[in-house]
Amino acid sequence: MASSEPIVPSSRVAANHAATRTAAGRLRVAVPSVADRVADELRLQLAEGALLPGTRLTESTIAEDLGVSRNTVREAFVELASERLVVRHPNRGVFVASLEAGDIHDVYTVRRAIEVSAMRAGGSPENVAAVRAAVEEGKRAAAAGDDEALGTANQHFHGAIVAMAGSPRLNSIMGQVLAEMRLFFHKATVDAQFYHHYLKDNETICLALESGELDRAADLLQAYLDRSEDNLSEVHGEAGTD
Amino acid sequence: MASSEPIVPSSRVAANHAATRTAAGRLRVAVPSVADRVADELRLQLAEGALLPGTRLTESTIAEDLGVSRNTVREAFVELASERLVVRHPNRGVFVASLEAGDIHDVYTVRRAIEVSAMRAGGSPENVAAVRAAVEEGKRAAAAGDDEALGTANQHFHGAIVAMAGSPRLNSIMGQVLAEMRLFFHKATVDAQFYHHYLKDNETICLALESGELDRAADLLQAYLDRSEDNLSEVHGEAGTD
DNA sequence: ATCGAAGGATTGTTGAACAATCTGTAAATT
DNA sequence: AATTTACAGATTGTTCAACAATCCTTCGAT
Repeated sequence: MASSEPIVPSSRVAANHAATRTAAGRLRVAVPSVADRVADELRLQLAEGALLPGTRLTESTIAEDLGVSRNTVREAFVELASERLVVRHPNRGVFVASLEAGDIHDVYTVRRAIEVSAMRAGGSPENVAAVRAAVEEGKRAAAAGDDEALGTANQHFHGAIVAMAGSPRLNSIMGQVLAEMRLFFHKATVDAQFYHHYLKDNETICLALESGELDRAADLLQAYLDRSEDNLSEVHGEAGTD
Repeated sequence: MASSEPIVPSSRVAANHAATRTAAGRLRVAVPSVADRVADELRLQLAEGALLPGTRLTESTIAEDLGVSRNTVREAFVELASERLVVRHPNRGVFVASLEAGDIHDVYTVRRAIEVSAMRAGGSPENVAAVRAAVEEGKRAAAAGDDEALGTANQHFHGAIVAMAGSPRLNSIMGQVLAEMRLFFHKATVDAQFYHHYLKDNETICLALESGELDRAADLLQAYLDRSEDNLSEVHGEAGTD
């Protein structure tokens, strides 16, 4: 189930390469710890759908698979739990998180707050260009019939919107929220129609943004998110087979 | 510096008493793990100002002080780092986080997004009553000349605003942000005037909320946060003695 | 069928060990 | 004198092994 490589590579996922500054002022690139690489590897497998919601993650198994100690796996679990990607049940183990109906609403509440706020504040020309780029990326993916890429492009679109605020904390929150949603998509196997439906909306919102009509763009975005939540809630009703 | 009690009590801070459900459906109250209690204890000391920003937290020292093993302290550190209350410098140690000028702006960006959004959506009568209660709590504290309580009341006020959204995730984000700000206040020793100045604003905002003028209340809140950020940035300029 | 008592498995936590890395100091060099 | 180098001490990063506590399952008794 997990990779059989003895040691986890350190560059597959965009890691938090925190650059520190030593006492003398020399710049020092922080090498990711083993625990971080384990967390990265698990995050990757979660994003790819290799580990589906509800799956149990046994410490010893993962430790062996990745060739690290149990304690190290444990540290990674604490981190992933704080990102809500896994849930820790005391004395029972950790499980891949699974979004319930209430969670979907909650996630969208966060997205509405963050995305709409970022949109209302607008961003630099470069930021706006990044939003446009994500829209075009989506069009290309749709033309090529690549549904996987279409979903990715959509996430880029919303990520670019939040990035306009230029806030590391908002970016990180948004990243976590999108990671949570990815988890859900793999469980529910949302069909491609889901994304195609929103291609035009993205274009419209982007146009409003580019013409400086921030309030209108924000309202459109809000409506978009409301509709998106409704759609996903329906999907959830069908998917909840447990 | 740290408590000399051999074991950390488990009830001093509002812990995440995650209630699990066993296979048979029986409800099970999760007893906080030692690592969680260590994290709670450190959170408490950080909130109380017993550990000032920049302070180094040595693993072995804390392990001895609290009578737990280094590995357990380590787990607590991972958690606190994910909340940005401490910063981990690889191979150098963990330090109590310290808000720089950019961080203050960033924190307020998050607050604007979350609080204003919650205010625009409004809340149930109970939620509004909680906001009112926080306002009155602040008045009482001011009348009693208790500056500490005044600051707490102010945080309750903003916490209650976010709570209107009824979103666990937003509440948790807001909790973290407020914890970060508490850290800053202890370093900068903001004077009492800072809070007194905002007593009237809280009242005004609360009135607008109670009369159902959500958009106006949201605008007032936004202006409030802008001003608050400016004030704090000034304070930061004076406080940054390093 | 319900209940309770083993048994096995997994987690929670500890303690010790060791390599890697950092910090500060003292010696050596220019 | 200033800079570099070398070294020793301390702390972190990680592993390993052990054991108690807890959970889940199975088996047996009622």
